[in-house]
Amino acid sequence: MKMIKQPRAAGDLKKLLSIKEFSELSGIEQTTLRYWDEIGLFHPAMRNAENNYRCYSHDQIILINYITVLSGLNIPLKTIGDVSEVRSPEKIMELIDQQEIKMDRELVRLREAYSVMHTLRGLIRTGLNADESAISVCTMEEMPMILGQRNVFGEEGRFLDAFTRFCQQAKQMRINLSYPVGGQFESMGAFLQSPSQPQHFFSADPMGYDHSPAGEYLVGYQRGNYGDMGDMPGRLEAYVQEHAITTTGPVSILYLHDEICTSDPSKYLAQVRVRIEKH
Amino acid sequence: MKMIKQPRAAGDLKKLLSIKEFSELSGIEQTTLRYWDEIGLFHPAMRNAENNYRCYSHDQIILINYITVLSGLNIPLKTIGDVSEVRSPEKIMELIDQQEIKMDRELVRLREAYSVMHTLRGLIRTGLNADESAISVCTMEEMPMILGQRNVFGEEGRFLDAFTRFCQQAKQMRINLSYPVGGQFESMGAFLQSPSQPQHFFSADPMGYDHSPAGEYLVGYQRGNYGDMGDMPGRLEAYVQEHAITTTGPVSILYLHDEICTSDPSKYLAQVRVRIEKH
DNA sequence: TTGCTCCTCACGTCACGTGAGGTGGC
DNA sequence: TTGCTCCTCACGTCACGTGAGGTGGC
Repeated sequence: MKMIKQPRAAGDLKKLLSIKEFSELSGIEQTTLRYWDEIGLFHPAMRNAENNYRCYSHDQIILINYITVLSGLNIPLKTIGDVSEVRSPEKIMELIDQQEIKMDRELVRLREAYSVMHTLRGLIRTGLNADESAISVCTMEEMPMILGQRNVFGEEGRFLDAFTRFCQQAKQMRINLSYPVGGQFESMGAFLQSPSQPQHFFSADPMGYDHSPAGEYLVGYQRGNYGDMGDMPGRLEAYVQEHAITTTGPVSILYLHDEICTSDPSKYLAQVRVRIEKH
Repeated sequence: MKMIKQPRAAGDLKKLLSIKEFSELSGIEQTTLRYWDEIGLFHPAMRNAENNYRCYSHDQIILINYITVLSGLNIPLKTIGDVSEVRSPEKIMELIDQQEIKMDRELVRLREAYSVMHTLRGLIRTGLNADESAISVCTMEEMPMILGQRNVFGEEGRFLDAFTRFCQQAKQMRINLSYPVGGQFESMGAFLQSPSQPQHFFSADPMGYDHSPAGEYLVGYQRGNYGDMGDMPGRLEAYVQEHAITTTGPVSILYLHDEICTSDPSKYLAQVRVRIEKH
């Protein structure tokens, strides 16, 4: 082991390196170097005959670079090893082109995750800041969404029944249900009449091709499970009469806090909104 | 097993679902449902007492949604399970905020990989299209790069020696060596005098703060290992004299094909460029 | 004896995927 | 008997990380 113990001039390149030294030179962990040796991807230049220690040469850093560049593109070590002996500019171009497809998929997935994250955070925060007891008039921004098909409620008229159908539609139409969902009633009248039977469900997808337009809205909040509007219809009706407000267009119910936020459905928090005409 | 064999009305929500049915409803693979059961993340509503089959209820789709949304943000199943019973809007906000940091890191890594990939592909393609035998005058675009410190060549003046030092510098200065590298000579004279001893090495990082400016260049190509310029100095000098060209500024040597492309160093392909004054 | 560097072997990680071998009712 | 659905158990995947137990020279 004199090879290791002797102090060495900086330019003394003919000497071999211990695994520790080579690890420091290359920036690759010792365990990783041993693993690459084991799977046959990258062997040390030689083994010390006495103690079986791994010995690396300086110029092996070149092959390390080949490996780290390609594995930095998330190409599997198996492929890197297979290509290693027969590599050519054409082959590497081909490999890169294949890899780009996988990277594109990764990027799309990551962007989707970001989008879900931001939407989720925005709605949860809105819910935390909401004054639940009050109904008020607010200026709202446009809310993008994807509307599902018109619901058909059977005799029992169960909410979960229609909702399940919406989920299945969504799967077929590739609607992303990771965004919070809501229900839409075609008018105030429809909402007051059967407040647990929206004409449509929707997903609050920020890239949705449907939307609720920007403008002046009557807004209220209601706690309770999906389809359970509690005393919201009464509160809404009273407010409208008291303030002589005329509502127009659909009533939208968006769940700001849902099963993502709490395991107790009675704590779900819905935002109810309907446009008003200037008064 | 009448539960499975009986045909069922669409709205028959009180019945339980087999693992196959629930898998189709939820879009989660059967093996995944079994795995989630095993690790205690998500159990079926009950087991059939006779045959121990898993039975799921329709409303379990709600909990599935909680799990898939969070795992879609790459949150580990362990965390999702731990948080599940105590979740609240505040807790989920916290979780999302933590996760964003990890996603940011992922995104940075992915962008880096894209950048390396595009640079690599561009240079390899340039190499494939190059006319190796000819020296010519071309209009070149600006080439961004990161220059290393000035090289000191010892008595032996070995190329690999200086290059190793550059790699170590790079590690300290967080220069990304996944991009192809090259050498720069301070002038044509310096190149002709010692064509294997560049004053600087550089990394062809497209975000580099140094650059070789756009303009008219004398360009040639040379095969051979790092530091081996073959007859390039002679060819270059001859061309300059024959065409009465005046060169100016540094000579840059960029390896278009290197160890990434081939295991045979004698096949490395370098592009040599030096600016010319209008003639 | 202590400290340091190296070795091999085995097991853990994470979220499943893939058989193998068996059951139960038509 | 065949086909279908379900079960459990065990092992494989991928690229390492983490000990455990031992060596060899100062």
